Amino acid sequence: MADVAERAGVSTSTVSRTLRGLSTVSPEVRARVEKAARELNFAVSRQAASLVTGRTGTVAVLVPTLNSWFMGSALSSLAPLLRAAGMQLNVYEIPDMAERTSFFEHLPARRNADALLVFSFDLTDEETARLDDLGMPVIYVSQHVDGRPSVYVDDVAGALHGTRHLLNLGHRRIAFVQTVGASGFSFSSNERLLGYQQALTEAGVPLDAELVVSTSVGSKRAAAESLGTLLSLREPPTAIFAEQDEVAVALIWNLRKTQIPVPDRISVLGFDDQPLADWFDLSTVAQSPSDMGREAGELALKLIDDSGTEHERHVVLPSYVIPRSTTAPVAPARGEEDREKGASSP
Amino acid sequence: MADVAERAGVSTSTVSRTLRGLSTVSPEVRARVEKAARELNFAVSRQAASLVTGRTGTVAVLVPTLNSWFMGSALSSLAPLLRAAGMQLNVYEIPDMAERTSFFEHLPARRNADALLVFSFDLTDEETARLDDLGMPVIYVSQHVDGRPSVYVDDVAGALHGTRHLLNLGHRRIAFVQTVGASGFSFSSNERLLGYQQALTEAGVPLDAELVVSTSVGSKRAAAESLGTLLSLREPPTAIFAEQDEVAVALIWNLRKTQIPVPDRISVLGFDDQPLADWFDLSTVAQSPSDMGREAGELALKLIDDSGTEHERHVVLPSYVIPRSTTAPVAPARGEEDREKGASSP
DNA sequence: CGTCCCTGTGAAAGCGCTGTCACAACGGCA
DNA sequence: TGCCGTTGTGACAGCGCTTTCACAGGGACG
Repeated sequence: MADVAERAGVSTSTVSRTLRGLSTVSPEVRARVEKAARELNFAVSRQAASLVTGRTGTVAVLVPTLNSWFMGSALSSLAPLLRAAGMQLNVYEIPDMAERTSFFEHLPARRNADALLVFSFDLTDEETARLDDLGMPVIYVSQHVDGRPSVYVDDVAGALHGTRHLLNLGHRRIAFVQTVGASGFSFSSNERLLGYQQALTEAGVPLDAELVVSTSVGSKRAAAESLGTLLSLREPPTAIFAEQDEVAVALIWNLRKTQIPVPDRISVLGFDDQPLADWFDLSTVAQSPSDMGREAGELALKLIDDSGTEHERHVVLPSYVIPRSTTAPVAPARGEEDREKGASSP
Repeated sequence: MADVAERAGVSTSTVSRTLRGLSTVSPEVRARVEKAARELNFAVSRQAASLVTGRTGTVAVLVPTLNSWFMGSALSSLAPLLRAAGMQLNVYEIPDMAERTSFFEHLPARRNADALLVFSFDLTDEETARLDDLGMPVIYVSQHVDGRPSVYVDDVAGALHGTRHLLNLGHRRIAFVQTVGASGFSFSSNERLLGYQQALTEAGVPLDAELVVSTSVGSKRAAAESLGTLLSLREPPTAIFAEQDEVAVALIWNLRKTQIPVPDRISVLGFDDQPLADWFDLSTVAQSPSDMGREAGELALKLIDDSGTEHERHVVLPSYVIPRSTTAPVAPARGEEDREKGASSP
């Protein structure tokens, strides 16, 4: 910066003022400084600037993975927004428990960012507490924490509506396939199960624990097992609500292989509306991670700007049922046909 | 840091030494300092540290998008590697040309990172030149630039092998479907076309410009148009090599809709081996972006460590043909049957 | 015509660290 | 016993900026 000052024949104070766009610089001097800066290829060192201002010009995000449709979409809308605000984006990917412990022990984000966005983690109370005295705004994304700024989709309502859709099609035996082991996402998982149960209860359909099974994501084999469990019940389901599109597609894949027609025999409903759903023409409950990323980014910028006032804002995003070709009105089950026959011939 | 020093009853110098793990600190003092630091929840400010050391402890990556299988995989292997090395990851997502120009004008990464990884861009000479005098190591990933460190998959060889696979199955009319408009990736695009052409040439099959068509990615409709062009040629292809799995799947989707059996009537080969390929049991040429991310990260760390020596390393990663169910030996075309018939009945 | 205020600029302090240098303490060796 | 090398620690300068404060130079106003 001293070089620029010399070249422009001014003091470093003036260079600093010019480069930050302060108005107290005369047009001619401004022009000279800008010219000099351009010629010298000069860029302000954020390190040095933040040392004195106390602001780092950086937003940190804590994510369980970068390799998913969900995180990709969210970050893809978050990043340009931050860039437009002159902020840098710092990514901490914490895939496993070991790294996670280490992260919360050292909190490397402390003092190295102006705000932290925590995506999709199931934080312990202790972890939340540690984030609290981090000395910077923390925003919880895709999860809600009481008393802290949060941005999330209403998973309960989403699952409620999805289940209602199936109920409205006449289904009564509706299975719910949970996903386990997707580290960082079990928050949504519980909420979705809750919505499913609420819908059944409000419709007067008794909950049947047998109809709720777990599977691990990304495995056709695991899906086959879950499917087998459901298909070998005394009273198998006529519809399956999968907590994630990927699982729904795996179920459909296995059903087709078994020649069980979807949706004629069994309806399948997913949750997420990721691209895969479109490829398989899957009925699903849509959420928009890119909206979430944008909302989270805007909230972060807001909190950074007026860190004085107490923001305790919760942004709740909607979800929508997208009916496609994998859900259909319930077909009379074989069992029922039998019973009818039996009843009409005494 | 002054607080920690006071609490531990030592000077800030000693605290600094302790926290950086230098050996010249006695065990007892070390313990005292670490305890104090823990109690005060202290984390060193990278800003201040980098101001004096000149190293930022940050690696910047320039990516065209964050919302793709490719970038997700690559960053997912890059991020933990950097974290393990105590480095932060700074992401610049440059989706469009406007942002790109702005990025290269201001080069915000200058002095704010120790190395820059440039993913999948088709840089102009001027842009490359600007990166050159950035004052930090620049590594080109998923592209190769002469004289600069690069990490990339051998797309030419991949396409060559893929095309050979089709040739070996007896296909002679092999179409190539290019992808346009995927900003930041046309580098691979050209290389893949080249490999396709090489394979045909080496097999003595004449190149036919009609068999090379373009489509835009992510659109079933666009794929349908390309397909239509190929199916309405005087001599339509018996195999289609798509530059990307996503396009290949879109082609298959349209072919199935049209009741043209794959691979019985037309073989389809993709490139990438992304998860979608597995879902559709698509034959494809596999590449590993996660390997690429890892290699790029390791190279970056190496270059940061010994910035003195001139590294001009190129890391070339392999690709493999993965035959699945969408490629099969060529079936006698209707045209040939006719001709045979015609030839045998003069 | 003198005073006051406003505008634009420079000098200098200091942000939180690191790294050099000096120095105290101690043990080994002559 | 005196000297020297070794080890551990503290004082302090300075990294590249921002920001306060002081101040010069003009107009406006009484």
